[in-house]
Amino acid sequence: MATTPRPATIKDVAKLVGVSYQTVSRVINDKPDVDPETKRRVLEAVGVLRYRPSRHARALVRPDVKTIGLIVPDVRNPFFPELIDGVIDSAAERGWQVTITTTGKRPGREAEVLHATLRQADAVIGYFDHTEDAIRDLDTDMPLVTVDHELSGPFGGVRIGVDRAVREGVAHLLARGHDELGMLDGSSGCDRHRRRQVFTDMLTGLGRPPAARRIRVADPSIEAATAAAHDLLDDNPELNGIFAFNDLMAIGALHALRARGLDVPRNCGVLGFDGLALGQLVTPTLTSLHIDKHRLGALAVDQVERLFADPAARPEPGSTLLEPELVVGGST
Amino acid sequence: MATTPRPATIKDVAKLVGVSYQTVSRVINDKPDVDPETKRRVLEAVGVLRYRPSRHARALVRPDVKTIGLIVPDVRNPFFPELIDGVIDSAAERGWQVTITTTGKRPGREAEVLHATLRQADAVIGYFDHTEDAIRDLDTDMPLVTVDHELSGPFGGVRIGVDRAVREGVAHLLARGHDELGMLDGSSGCDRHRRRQVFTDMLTGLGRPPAARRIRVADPSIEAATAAAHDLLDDNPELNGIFAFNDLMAIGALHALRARGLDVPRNCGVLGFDGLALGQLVTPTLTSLHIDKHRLGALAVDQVERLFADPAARPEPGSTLLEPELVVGGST
DNA sequence: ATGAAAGCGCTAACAT
DNA sequence: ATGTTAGCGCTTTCAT
Repeated sequence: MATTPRPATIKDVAKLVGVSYQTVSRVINDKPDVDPETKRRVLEAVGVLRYRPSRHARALVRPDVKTIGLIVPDVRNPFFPELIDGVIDSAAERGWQVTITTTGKRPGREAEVLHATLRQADAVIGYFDHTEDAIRDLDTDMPLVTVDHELSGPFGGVRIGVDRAVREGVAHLLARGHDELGMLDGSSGCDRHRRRQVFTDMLTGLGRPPAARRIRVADPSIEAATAAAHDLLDDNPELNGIFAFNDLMAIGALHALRARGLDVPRNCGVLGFDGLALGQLVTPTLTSLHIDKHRLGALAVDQVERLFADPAARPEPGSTLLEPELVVGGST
Repeated sequence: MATTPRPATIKDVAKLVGVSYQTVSRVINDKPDVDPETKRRVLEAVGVLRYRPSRHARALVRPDVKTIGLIVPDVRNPFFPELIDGVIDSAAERGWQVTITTTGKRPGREAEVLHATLRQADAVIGYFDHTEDAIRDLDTDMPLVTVDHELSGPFGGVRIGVDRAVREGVAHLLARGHDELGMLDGSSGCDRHRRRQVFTDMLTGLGRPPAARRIRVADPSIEAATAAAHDLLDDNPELNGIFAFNDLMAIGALHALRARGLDVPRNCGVLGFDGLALGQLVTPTLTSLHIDKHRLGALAVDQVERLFADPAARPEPGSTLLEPELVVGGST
């Protein structure tokens, strides 16, 4: 009796026990009115055959567990675990499950990943950092909720407030006496260059527009930012404050400053963005514009719920905006 | 014409277009032999009705995308994103998807979570840190692969080598002159107290068994470990080396030592376990027994594949053992 | 307490 | 190029 490659079905179990397969159905669903002895024999057969009910066949005839597909660039980027945690928690409250897909190793294939995920999930929550035409041009009717993304289409989305936050952060730097400011901007990320725009506008409004050489663009990682910070300081030795696109880049700045023997915040203040837990572990601790990432994930799930209730529903633009909060650490 | 709450089916589309529903099937599956004009009209109706093919009905009649359920305590613990990344990458290579569930907020319910996940996935990879009877006593026939777990049952599992690693780490501490050793042990985690056991045995073998007061048990988090490290140092001021259950606890030790004005590694060396990326960001960088967590995830997926090939397959005990590697940082 | 029959939404032969 | 038929594995009436 060789092991059948095909998984056992409910009928296989029924045949083995010698009952009709509805009886088996009753047993595995714990319905009443089954002879205890019959039940025992069915359960035994289930074990022997390694029978597991097909969730697909089941879903066809009963209300199904909803599945949310979550797409992020890279789960190892410490920003995302917290977001993921928020999505999972919120989904779990509703009895939904979450499948995660990453695009990091496949940039330029975000649209492809999105479509594949859409096929396996009831709705998708996506954080895309390469605003590609492929995504921008997508059918607007998909059950898609974007996170922190400036899509032109009427997608449901949750956004992170940038303008007020950056102004508050820069004002804080200035108030602490960091008035010769440079910026480390990220080369990818959802709101690409928006943070830089506000930074520049604000300083310009104050009558001191930043020279182009005071802004460096780099991959938003610690390593790339460290190198970029060195460049920045090479070209602008007078700097006494750095605004970084995110906390990873801010940490890179910290590394570069330490390597140069400069004290933070005495010689140079550093301001990050994101408020990663990580920022509290480095020395000095990071001052940052803190995003409640768990909440961000929860808000996205809320949007999904609205989409389920009414597939045609589209949130008002900017209806779901999460404002970062300045958390002052030791780096300013 | 009110919006039907029930999602549109292939038949709804067919009716609207005035063709048989198999024609619709052809269109949405991009089969040949469809009149372009018919195709156009079908696609239009698909848009109007927001029709999305049921993945369950599809899965019933075609080879299905496999789903792996991954259970971890807490995605925010930096150990897990790397593990998750390994699982996702490995699964993606095979065209499988991964759903993630966390138990952290529901300790004591690991068995419950496991069963729920099992119902929604084709196989489960689980990291359980509360070796409960409920899990220990589980039906041994489940398609379950445990990670770093000492289950008595014949589950497929991947393990982390402890003995050789701890010996190597402690030998390193001693070689660096850290010969008055204490340990911060974790109160949870898969191989609970195994690391402590090897630590104690080794020192005992060297003729210097550690006094009980030189070992503190705490929740394996930075905060709890910081407090525990203070206790440890209060009671053992002569210590010049600390072996921590994991990197988070090692970082806690670093915090406590700094708060006490002690220099690491001059006054006291610190050895961690896990080799988190995080350990390279703290000052000094952490010496740690590095686990290739990405690989760990990949190995688990390999086991799942074996389970799919032969549901009765159970790996040889210890057949899948991943040996940590000592990575020397600045903390020793 | 158990069986028979219908049908969930879809794809895959097999017609025409 | 399109329609007909069968059947995937299961739950649910409805009988018996």
